[in-house]
Amino acid sequence: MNLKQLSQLLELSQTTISRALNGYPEVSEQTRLKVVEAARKHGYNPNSNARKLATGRAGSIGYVLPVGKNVDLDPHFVEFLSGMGEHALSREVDLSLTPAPYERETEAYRRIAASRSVDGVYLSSMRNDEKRIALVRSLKIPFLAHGRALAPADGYACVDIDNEGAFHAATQLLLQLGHRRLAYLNGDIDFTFAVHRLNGVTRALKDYGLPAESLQHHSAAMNEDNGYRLAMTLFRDKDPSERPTGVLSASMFTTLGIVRALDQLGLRMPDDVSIITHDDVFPFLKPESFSVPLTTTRSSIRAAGARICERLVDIISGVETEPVQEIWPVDLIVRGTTGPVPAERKRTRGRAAEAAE
Amino acid sequence: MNLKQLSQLLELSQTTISRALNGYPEVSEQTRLKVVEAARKHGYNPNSNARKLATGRAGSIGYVLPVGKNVDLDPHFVEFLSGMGEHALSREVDLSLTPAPYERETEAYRRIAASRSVDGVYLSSMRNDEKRIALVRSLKIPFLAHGRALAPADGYACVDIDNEGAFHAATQLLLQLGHRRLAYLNGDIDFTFAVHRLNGVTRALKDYGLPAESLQHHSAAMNEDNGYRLAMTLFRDKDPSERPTGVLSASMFTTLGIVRALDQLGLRMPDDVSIITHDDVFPFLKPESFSVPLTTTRSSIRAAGARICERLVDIISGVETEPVQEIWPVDLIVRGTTGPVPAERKRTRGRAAEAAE
DNA sequence: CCGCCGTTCCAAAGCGCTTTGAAAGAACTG
DNA sequence: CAGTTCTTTCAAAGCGCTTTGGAACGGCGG
Repeated sequence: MNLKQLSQLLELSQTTISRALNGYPEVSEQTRLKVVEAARKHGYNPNSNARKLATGRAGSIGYVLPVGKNVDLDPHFVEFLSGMGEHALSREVDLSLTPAPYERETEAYRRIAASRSVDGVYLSSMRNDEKRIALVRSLKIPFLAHGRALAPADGYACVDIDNEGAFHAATQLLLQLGHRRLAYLNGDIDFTFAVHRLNGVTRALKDYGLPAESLQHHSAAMNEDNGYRLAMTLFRDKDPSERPTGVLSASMFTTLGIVRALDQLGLRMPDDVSIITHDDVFPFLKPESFSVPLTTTRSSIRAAGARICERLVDIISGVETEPVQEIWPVDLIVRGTTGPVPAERKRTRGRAAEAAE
Repeated sequence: MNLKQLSQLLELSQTTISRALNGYPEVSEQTRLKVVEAARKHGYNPNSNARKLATGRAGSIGYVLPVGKNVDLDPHFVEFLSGMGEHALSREVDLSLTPAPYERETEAYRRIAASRSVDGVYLSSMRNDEKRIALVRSLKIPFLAHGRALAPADGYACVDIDNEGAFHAATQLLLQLGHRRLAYLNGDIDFTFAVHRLNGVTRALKDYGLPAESLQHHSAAMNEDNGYRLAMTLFRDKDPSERPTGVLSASMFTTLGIVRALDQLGLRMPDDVSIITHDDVFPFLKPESFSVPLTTTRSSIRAAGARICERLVDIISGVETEPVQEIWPVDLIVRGTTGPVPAERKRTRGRAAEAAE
């Protein structure tokens, strides 16, 4: 059933039908009702490709999906997608994923731009050497970034969380609790979020007048394996006086590994080690679901997905004109993995310090 | 730059250009080269909407994404997507996600069909009361199912893993190791995979002449929470002679919770309890990444994604005509969480049995 | 009764591509 | 050299919708 057939059926012109269905005012309410009714009854749906061609609008937002043999999509992506989906539903847009290996990303964006298959794209996993912003801008694709580039904000639209503030607050809490030897198991430092977070940590240290060496920083993909491996190098066969007492972790998966290592080494939280983890809110693995409930910095990635969809639709439709940089605050939620620095060590160091004086 | 402009530039007809670029034989190799070269140089890409309208093909495969406030997308979906993406890339198709709440799923498929926005769809998370197969068939949308319906295979194409065989083998192993009191923490039994798996377990019990009561079966969403909660009800405050010695778990997240519960109760694997878990192969959480490496039934969901994309493209293009039901075998991989049934209990029961005789 | 205006509808011209059917030219064949 | 075939190119007709620029109609004031 297409427009022509329906128009013949109703003995009206295609124009009128089209207008009636799309809510234009030049149609009497009476005929509109008749048309809508008939369309529903005969199951008429405009052919989306024809409509796209005629209007120039695609009715969908795009994402270049990184693929490759060794590319692991972040599991949080599924949550992000849920969030986008929820909002996309209410605005009647689809999500279009264009797979592309990292090396051929540029090509993918060019194709998207030339073929006009989507109305706008969102960018995520921003890197330090981010080239996509300039690219999509030059291609004139409306876009919205999830996260920020490192370079000073030259007026692109984005939604990001306050990674620096979050890790500053987390570090500050550890310092307030008396911890002085800290470790940070960061994500891949090629990504800006990892840089921002590290900045937050170092700034807090500086606030306390502590030297950079008081932090052991490791950067790696955020999975269980790396958490375990790095925690092992930090704690195994280490004298209590040299191992960290406070650990910051970039993701729950990393922490899963850290906890396994600590268990294995017989170290307890928070008695021997305090841990603060960033939590993107992942319903399959919650911070409460640990032997000791995790103290976390928390920000829902699902909510970010919904918001990004909302704003991107606004950007596309021209409702949002100024490129605003929206930075969300992050909650610091204290649960069981944070506590005062181990007493004996404090005393030991106290004595040593006194003796030195 | 569109076709018309390019044709004027080259002083060739639009027909020739179109044919040259699409590899039709009616164009001399010489002009083809010239055309391809010029297209590349001027960055010409056919407008995808116009092409879709003209050909009737969308160049993308669709999926109705379940959304809703309380709908948690399976985290494995991201792996599945990676797999699809990898293959989609090589076939130059996009993935189109149409979000829809469960109650309005039917409507979403109707819209997809009427608007011809995708060439085919894949269905996943098959339910016992599956209506989608009949629906998409009546809508004449080419489709491929990931998983099977319960009803006898009435000739639809699918890719599934041998869930029954996998859990039969897993159960058999536990039985061979002497376990007689088993528990199965299953996924939501509304889904067919959960039914198939349960069938595998009960069949193995029957093979051994054991009564149905020897299995404690629980069905719930496969997350950490439920794993912990259910394991607690199974093991806490239970006499060793009545609690299960062998546990089957439907997912790694569930097992995460089981392990936490066992740890907390001071029960050891495999000395007190043997566990076999199904592993979809999730790079962020591996079976080796547990305090005791998990014995698992394993099947890569990423590989399934790639295969489904491959076959769906074949189905759409008419290469695959017969609706084949492709069932993949599942590996049973023994690691550290399986061992013989605890000796004392065996003896106890042995004595009791002897006494009874 | 005529001219004017607002309402309601329509014919036709795109949107940018693919594809059909035909024509022009080149290359054989007898 | 005419007749036939093959190769290469093209003009034009869609694909199914939106949208522009009128046209037809009825109600109104003069």
